[in-house]
Amino acid sequence: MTAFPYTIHATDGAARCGTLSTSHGDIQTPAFMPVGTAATVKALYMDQVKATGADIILGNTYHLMLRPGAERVKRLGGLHKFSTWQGPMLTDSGGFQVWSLSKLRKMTEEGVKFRSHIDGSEHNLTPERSIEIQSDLLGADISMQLDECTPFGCSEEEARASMELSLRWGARSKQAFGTRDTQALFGIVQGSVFENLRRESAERSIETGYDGYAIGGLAVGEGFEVMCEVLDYTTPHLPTARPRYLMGVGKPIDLVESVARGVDMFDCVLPTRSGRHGQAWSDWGPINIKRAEFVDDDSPLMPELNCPASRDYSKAYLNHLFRSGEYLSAMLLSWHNIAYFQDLTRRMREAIKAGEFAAFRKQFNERWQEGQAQRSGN
RNA sequence: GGAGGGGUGGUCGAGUGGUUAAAGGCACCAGACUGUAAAUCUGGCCGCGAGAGCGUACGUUGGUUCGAAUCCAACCCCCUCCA
Repeated sequence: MTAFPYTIHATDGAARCGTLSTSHGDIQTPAFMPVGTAATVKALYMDQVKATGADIILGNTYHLMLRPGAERVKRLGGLHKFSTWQGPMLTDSGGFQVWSLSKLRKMTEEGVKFRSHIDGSEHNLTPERSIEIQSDLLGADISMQLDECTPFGCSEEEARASMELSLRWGARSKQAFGTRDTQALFGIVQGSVFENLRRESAERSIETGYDGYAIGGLAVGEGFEVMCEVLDYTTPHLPTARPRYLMGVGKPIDLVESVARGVDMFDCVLPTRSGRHGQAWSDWGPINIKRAEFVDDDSPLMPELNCPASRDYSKAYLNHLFRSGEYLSAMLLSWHNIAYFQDLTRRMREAIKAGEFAAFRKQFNERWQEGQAQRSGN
């Protein structure tokens, strides 16, 4: 008996619409999870995040273990209370930092030794410690197995070795996690861009048995087409009854095309990071709000969106804020972006329920390409 | 009236004979960002040209020199102090 029931309400092709029930609330899928690395979705209040329609957010083992420290978060009542986010919370295991901080870490069979990017101090992260931090100390609803995010461009041999390590770390993570009533553990499928490896990783992860299955090691440089191909031959090997989570993805088009291939959950820093960097997302792609064309543009980003940032502020004002280096620029653009991503998943859920996902996907692709053509024409 | 300092590309500001179409910052024009070492990074930024290159440029005019933003003279303007 798994901790979290996953009910699928409708399917349309490979696309699925469902509800994952946790003790902190339900998650409607397809779901986009805003990233709250350091116990904050950067530049947003938790109330705002909630109001955009986000059901669940992320936290990060690596960052929180360094600061303020996992034991301290535990003493302060756990990550939910600490951050005031009362909905479901998923934590990443630190596996992504194995990749992104590759210069600051040393890998062994036992685990990863990191040098803190903050003060250079040394920290050990093993599968067991990662689970202890995520599940026991932070109190995540969904914990991720420790894995290695395999770098893109490696040989099949290297990809296999990396995958095998992740599988062993997964089994140890599962062992450490045990069985829990109100918390879940997700495994992570690796295998880079090799079909046989992806399948084997999926099959062996299923043998270990998880509450959900993530696809890792994508959007690390392989490109959109290759990512779609990998999904084409990976999701069919994942259990239909459990949620599939594509880690770290992505742009709106990536979300739509991944849902079309059977993915249920996403997380990405893009809406908040690019929001801080002056970019607003839409069906037509990114809008660089700092562009000169907006200095006199009195229209809002998306009046149809039920989000003040998208609806009540003119592009001219957002342009002014960004150019002036005002904090509010990052806040409003992040707010809009999160709201837009939530609205996108909502539209996908409704399209799947209505059996109209194919039409939605077609229209979305047309808009996206239209936007691309327009930008390259500039 | 006297003494001193200064005028450099949109702007602030280096540069005091050639390697200077002229550092750097800002502004401006664009681009990137995908399980967050990122409120960050990259490119462009006198004109024409795809380019080699050509033209123009350091207050103005003239001079010295093979060569001047840099040296000299006169003029114009600005600032500080003293009367």
